[in-house]
Amino acid sequence: MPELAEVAYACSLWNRGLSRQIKAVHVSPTSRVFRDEDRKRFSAELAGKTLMKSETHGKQMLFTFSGDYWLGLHLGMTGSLHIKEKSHSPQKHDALLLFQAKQTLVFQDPRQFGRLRMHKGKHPPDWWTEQPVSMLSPKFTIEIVAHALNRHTKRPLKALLLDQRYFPGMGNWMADEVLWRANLHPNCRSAMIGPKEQKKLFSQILFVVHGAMKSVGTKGGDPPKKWLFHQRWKDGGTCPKSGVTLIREEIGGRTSCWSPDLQKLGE
DNA sequence: ATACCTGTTTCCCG
DNA sequence: CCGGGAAACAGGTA
Repeated sequence: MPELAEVAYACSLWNRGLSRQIKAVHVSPTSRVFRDEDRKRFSAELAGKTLMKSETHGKQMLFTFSGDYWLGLHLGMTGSLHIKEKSHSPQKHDALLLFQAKQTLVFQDPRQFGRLRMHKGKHPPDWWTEQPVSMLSPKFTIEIVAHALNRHTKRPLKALLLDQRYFPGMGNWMADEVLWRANLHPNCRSAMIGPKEQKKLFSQILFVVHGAMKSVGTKGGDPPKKWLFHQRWKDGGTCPKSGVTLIREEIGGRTSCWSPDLQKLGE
């Protein structure tokens, strides 16, 4: 269930393994999550190291190990992290198992859209340090939103919000939640947006991102009750504000959900 | 059996 | 070279 806040929560699940040594490593011989990496590196280089630190940036995770080793992890669509007993035996979709003295850190991913990377060096890898400004950072300003809008005037807002170069960590449900709160139609183009809507879009991004972190990000589970989140998956879901039946349709390549009376497409 | 899916990458088009 | 959109990736679930 991987968007910004869910990724943060998933990452924290491995924190029980912090300051503990990796006794042994199991690597799936077939899972696609290793992509172009040499999967032998993961077992050869992580065995014997200690997990020192975990952090997230958008949907990306970085785990720091002793000896200047770094593990990058992306959950893709169906990836998840778990803690299992120390004698956990590899299951069908287990991509990476890190065995510790008292427990096993598990990364599983049935659809294998996730991704693992290894890095060795004194400093974090480029693919980590060169990420766009986090939406949780004070440096994430309305100028970033304005820049994205100005640069992609013909893209539906929904597709733009999902662009990780500007909004790292934004996923399908968060984008719908933001647009619903900003009263903007997902198929609206940025060319049609004035400064007032821009401001609204920016402030609702902050609201949703921080609200999601406070709920989902720290406790897991679902966002607050009145959020669109709880209505957007089912046919016949209703708008939490107005009560009308929500519309679901593919926009920007993804199923989108919006309230037809609150989010109008201006002519 | 069919359709659908909280994501990214690649390919193709204008 | 670009911006934008569709397809591909793969398997579980309803």
